[in-house]
Amino acid sequence: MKRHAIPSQFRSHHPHPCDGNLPSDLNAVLQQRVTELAEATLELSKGETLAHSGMPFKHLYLVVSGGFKSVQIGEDGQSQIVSFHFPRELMGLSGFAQHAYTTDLIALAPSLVCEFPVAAVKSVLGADRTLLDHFLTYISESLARAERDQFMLGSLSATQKIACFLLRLQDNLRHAGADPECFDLLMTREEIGSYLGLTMETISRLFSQLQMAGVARVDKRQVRILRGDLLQVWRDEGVEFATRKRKKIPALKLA
Amino acid sequence: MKRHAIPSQFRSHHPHPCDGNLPSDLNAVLQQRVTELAEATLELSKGETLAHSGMPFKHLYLVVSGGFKSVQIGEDGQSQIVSFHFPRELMGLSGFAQHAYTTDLIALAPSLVCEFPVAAVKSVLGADRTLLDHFLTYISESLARAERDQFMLGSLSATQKIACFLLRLQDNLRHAGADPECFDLLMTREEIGSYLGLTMETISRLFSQLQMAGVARVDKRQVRILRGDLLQVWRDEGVEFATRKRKKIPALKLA
DNA sequence: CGGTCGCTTGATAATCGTCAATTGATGTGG
DNA sequence: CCACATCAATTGACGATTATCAAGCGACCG
Repeated sequence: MKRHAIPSQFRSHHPHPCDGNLPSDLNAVLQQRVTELAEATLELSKGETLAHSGMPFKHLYLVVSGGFKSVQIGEDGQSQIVSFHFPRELMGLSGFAQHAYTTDLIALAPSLVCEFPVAAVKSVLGADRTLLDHFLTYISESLARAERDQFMLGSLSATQKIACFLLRLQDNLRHAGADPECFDLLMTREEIGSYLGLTMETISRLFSQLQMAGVARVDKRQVRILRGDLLQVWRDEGVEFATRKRKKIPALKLA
Repeated sequence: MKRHAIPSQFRSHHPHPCDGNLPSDLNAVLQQRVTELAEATLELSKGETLAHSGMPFKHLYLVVSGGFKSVQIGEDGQSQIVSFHFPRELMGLSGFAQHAYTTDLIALAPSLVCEFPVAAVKSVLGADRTLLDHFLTYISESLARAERDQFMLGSLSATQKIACFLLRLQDNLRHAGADPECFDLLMTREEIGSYLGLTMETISRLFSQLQMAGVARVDKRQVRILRGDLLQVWRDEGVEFATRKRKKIPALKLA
């Protein structure tokens, strides 16, 4: 992990490493105010850990490029990915409560982040009413996302989960101005499975099934969505999860 | 739903309906400042809806007595409970983002809440640095809780889920100064199932199993925890989910 | 008193996890 | 440069976990 300090006299000048990389609602007029806070940029290589669960909560991080997984550790050592973070997203927001990070933040690929000292963030939030408003919006949005994830984990079938997952990736890409039909996954099947509450094998089978159904082409990490409309059907209504040939004889009732 | 307005000249005087009912970190010196904001108290009977998903986000609510479920609605009308809210908890925090509630908030029992206008809350957060700090702590705590829920939904077995659920209820009761060994559930089996990503029948069987194992006594909604230590074992290591008599013959390997 | 609701329990089956074997890609050291 | 190991992914066979369907029961309510 390479650290590049940003001299303070440089912080209000352009160009700045965070330019154009703020969450949707923190951009525009607020951008300059926020970039003034950036203390450093960090360069991580794939697999490096930016924050460790339980360690003192000193910084918030803005993803500039690359991607991260946020890993929750259970009482007995199991772990699950609870979210992925892509460019223009803030990481570490759940750390305010216990003054400690609640998850590990690990780079999925070579990545760049901006580092914001918590104290400075709090300070500027107290001083700038508009920024506070946008910050509340952002953290609230994170909460809403977690609620949707809970719904996904608890109420959807395997086929609905991947459809949901892929559709959200597409939304992300659209917001980033990238091609939502054709993209690269930054994560392994196992990581997707961890996030969706499924196993690696199930994810693999689901990708095969998506391909057989003509919904998408998947080659290694390269994904091309062919039928977004069908994907929505998969998400909203679900389809049969194909393992072996079905034997379905609905059994007749007795009088 | 009965509304009781609080005259503003009364807001800074004692006694106040919200006294002693603020989230752990919003109490002490902050209590007065916060109670000054309370616009009204609302009295709900069981089953009444305090906030509707998608409706304009105007108020935050503090639970004074009773309890609530927060219900997430899926694309196609399914629904899942994503959290329960008990006295001293704030509800509605996920509404800042879209200026709309993201879930339905429904009373599990006759309940009392304090109503805080969002605009007034924002305003006082901008003015009072300490309060802002505690508010961030609280919303961050909500986010951390949602992450733990995701872990529970995605990584635990049915037996681990109930153990986890009951242990959290106990923690809640301890914080409220109530008896953590003996309490009443405010929710039905179906509601617990919805929250844990299981069915009503599974919850019922799990309660029966808890009783047979001597871990707890469950009679309708009355629960008495007999062996908190075993409950932790259930949560951390899990136990076999008993349906019919097990047939387990681990099969030997071939050379 | 009939009806609905919450709950329990049993029988059966679908979904998805586990285990195993295989392949291709990547990387490493002799 | 070629074994050699490692890792991500695919696919099959099998079975456990948990959902679904069904029946019954007590409690409460109009």
